[in-house]
Amino acid sequence: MPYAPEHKQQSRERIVRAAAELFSTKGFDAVSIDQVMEAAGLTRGAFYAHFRSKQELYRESIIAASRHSGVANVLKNLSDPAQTARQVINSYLSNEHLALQFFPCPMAFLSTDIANRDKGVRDAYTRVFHGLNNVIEAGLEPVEERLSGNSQHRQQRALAITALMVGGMAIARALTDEDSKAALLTACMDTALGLQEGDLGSLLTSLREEAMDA
Amino acid sequence: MPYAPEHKQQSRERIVRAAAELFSTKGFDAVSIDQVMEAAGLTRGAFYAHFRSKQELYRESIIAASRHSGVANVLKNLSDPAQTARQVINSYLSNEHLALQFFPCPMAFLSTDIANRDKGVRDAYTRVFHGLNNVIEAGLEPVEERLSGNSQHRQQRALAITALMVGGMAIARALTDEDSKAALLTACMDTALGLQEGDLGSLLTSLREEAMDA
DNA sequence: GTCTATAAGACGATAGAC
DNA sequence: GTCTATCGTCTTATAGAC
Repeated sequence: MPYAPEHKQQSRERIVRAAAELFSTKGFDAVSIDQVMEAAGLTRGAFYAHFRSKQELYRESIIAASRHSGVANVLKNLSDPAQTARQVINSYLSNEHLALQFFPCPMAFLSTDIANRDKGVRDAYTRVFHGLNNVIEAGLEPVEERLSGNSQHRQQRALAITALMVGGMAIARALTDEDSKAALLTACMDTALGLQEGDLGSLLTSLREEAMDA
Repeated sequence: MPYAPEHKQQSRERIVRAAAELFSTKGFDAVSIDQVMEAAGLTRGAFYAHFRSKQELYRESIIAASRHSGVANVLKNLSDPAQTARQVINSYLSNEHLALQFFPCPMAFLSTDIANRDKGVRDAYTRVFHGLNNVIEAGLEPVEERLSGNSQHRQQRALAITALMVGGMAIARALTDEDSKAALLTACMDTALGLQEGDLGSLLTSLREEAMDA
């Protein structure tokens, strides 16, 4: 028996890691099994001892990419939820993330790539989405209960922030105009941080009414 | 001379229209030249009498798709800029757009598909982006000059709204959970409309200060 | 200008040696 | 478990008839 029992799993992990890196930046179609296996230090033939199809690998890669991403790294440095959310927003919409060659967030880099694939792939994407959104929702600053503190508003704020992060980064990556990229990322970051702090439409309306009463 | 002089251009327009429709929903790689030409009522061989490459067609298709999209239709019904912007936000983040088989907005449906392509394609995408963003910016409700009326804030509001629309729709299309899709679209719509009305973080802060002074 | 035919290559997946 | 070799298919792009 020339192979140690854990050898196969090590190979598998190298394949998934290489795939996560390649798929995250290039997308599904632009990466061949050849390229993945070469990056993992193996040859094409060995692929099918680990996965039944390319899509099966893609599915696992999306989860793996999210675990290797900058968001995951922020979570490792334990701090209070609000501080964590601010850090996630800041690093997500940064120029560093925009230029990232290794393990950018698959949410922003693959969103439209996923829409037309099989349910397994889209389920994986959905899981990553909820993971990111939960971090944001847990880190919302509380606002005065009487104004907007109900849970529906919290959910809405979190979803809007997540969409701002993913949308801002996804668009910025496609633009050719450097000034527009920078302005877009800044605008999304400021707005997302404002929502995290609790600057809501309803809050504003309430304050307006207060001001008018006064 | 068996072909009328405008015959070639008519064929070309049919090709671009078919390509815009197919590319918008399926992306670049999933659509072959065969499919485009068949949809245009021609055969593969004729393609190269009109375009030098598939990417050249893609470039034109992005522009064409934006002209055929729902946003373009809203603009045709002339109304005041603010009302137009509200209509664009509402229809963009609707379930109808999510399910659209014909001419959805390429901004949301192709964003990650474009990031790794040649400059010509990305330039076309950048143009469409500015087109959409300009409609939003022109339709921002004015807010009191002393609070937040400077042009930088207007620009930021518009960019955030555009990112919310594109990001919300791009993510929603990839999700498998119907409830999450609906909640996401609603949250993005409400937040985008709030920004359009002028609910800004700085506005809030200013009002807070006013309230404290009073 | 459009057609059919085909070149030239890449890809996903399988078979069989070691 | 991993290798080399190969099958079958699909693709972009070109050549030449009409």
